[in-house]
Amino acid sequence: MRAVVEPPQRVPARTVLIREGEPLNRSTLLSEGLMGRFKDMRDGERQISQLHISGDFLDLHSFTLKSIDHGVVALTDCQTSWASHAALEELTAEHPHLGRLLWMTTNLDAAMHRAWEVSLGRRDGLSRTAHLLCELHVRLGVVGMAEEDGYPLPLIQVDLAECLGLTAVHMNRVLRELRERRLVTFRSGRVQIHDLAGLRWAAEFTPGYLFLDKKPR
Amino acid sequence: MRAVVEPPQRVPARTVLIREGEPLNRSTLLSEGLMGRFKDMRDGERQISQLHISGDFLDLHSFTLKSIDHGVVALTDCQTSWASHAALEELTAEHPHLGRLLWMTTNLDAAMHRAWEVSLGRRDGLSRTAHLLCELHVRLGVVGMAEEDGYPLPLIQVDLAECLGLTAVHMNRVLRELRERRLVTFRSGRVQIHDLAGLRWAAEFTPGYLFLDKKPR
DNA sequence: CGTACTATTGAGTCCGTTCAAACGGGGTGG
DNA sequence: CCACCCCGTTTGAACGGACTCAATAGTACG
Repeated sequence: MRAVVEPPQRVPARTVLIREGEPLNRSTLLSEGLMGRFKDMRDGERQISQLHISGDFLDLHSFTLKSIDHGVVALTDCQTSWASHAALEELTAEHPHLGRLLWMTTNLDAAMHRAWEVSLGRRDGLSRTAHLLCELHVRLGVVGMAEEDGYPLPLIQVDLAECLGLTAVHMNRVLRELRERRLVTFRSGRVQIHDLAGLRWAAEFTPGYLFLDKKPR
Repeated sequence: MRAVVEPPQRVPARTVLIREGEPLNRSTLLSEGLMGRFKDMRDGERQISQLHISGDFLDLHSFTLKSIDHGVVALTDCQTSWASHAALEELTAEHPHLGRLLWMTTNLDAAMHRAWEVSLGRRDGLSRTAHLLCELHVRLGVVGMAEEDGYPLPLIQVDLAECLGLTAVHMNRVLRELRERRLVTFRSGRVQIHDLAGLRWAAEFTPGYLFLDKKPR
């Protein structure tokens, strides 16, 4: 893999890295920071459909689709490297197993999308927020960026609201309730988990959809 | 492809074909009927995260993930055939281009998931319903199962509600309003489009995410 | 020390839910 | 052939979660 990846580049927070509809002949690997895939609505509202953390391929699906149906924005200062589709094509031709591994990571993306759909469709604000915080706890844990009782999360409440299909105002009230119920506190860029079992119960969270046993690390 | 696919089988309506967590060593192709991927909640509510139509691979992602994080249910009488993962592995090894094509179809699934997330997160019931009906219009059109002004859709209102994160009661009211606004009528298993442009406007629908120019048909 | 975000809180409104009941059509058994 | 029943649809009324609008605190930074 290393052979096909170009040197890393810095991306300042709040930069839109990729715009909707843009044709792409390369895929980008996120090595540091948080990014989000989003779509903006007519009325100015934004829905983030996925959060990416260190180690994620941002737009590997463009390897087969050659363009992208949504924007990608850096939510914090980030570091990225890219690999051209041509290089990936060579690489996967030579190492079919690696190709399936990359394919798998895009399938993991889809699994997370499905979990978010369930949240957005059937959970209320509290449970939905709890679910996202549980997911990030596990995902960041896999890459050594979370402890048992919490993790850094340098986002603002608006970012979370845009992930969760809520308004910023309501996001604030939900976070207050999670705090008051002594489940979890999100404050100054950190998630502090008070009661992991309780949080997971409230979220109806089961990590099966993250396929942890198969995560290539 | 034909060489690796086993003979078709009938699946009666309302059968759960695959249960959550089930290990899989084969993938299923849907040749007739409508199926849905779903997750059931503690309280008995169900969220359908994707609808599948004729020609879709139901669980191609299990080729790389080897199990499945959600159930699959037949919403109508269906016909399916399956291909073992071993056979697919051989096939894609021999024809790398075909492998990328299959990879692409899973990426299309993810793109549809993202579009649904946007709907569930940021559109109200009316617009969300309109969006689903637009999506199906296009997708069924690609396989020759829709006309300009409508298409058969043998679902009940509860099914739509489960796709859209609504209750059956509210689904009914939304459908009434779509009818009264002379946008679209869903009745006795058929979607009749009165005003396609108006419907798409209400849904804020753009078919870009379906990558029609790349659809392998 | 101002300026611009970000977070927080209150009051009123609305979309969607819950609970409940009635309606309609198609199948089935007497 | 009709009575009945089941399933799906439709409608009403009351409730509640989330939104809108608006104002006030913090907080970071130049």
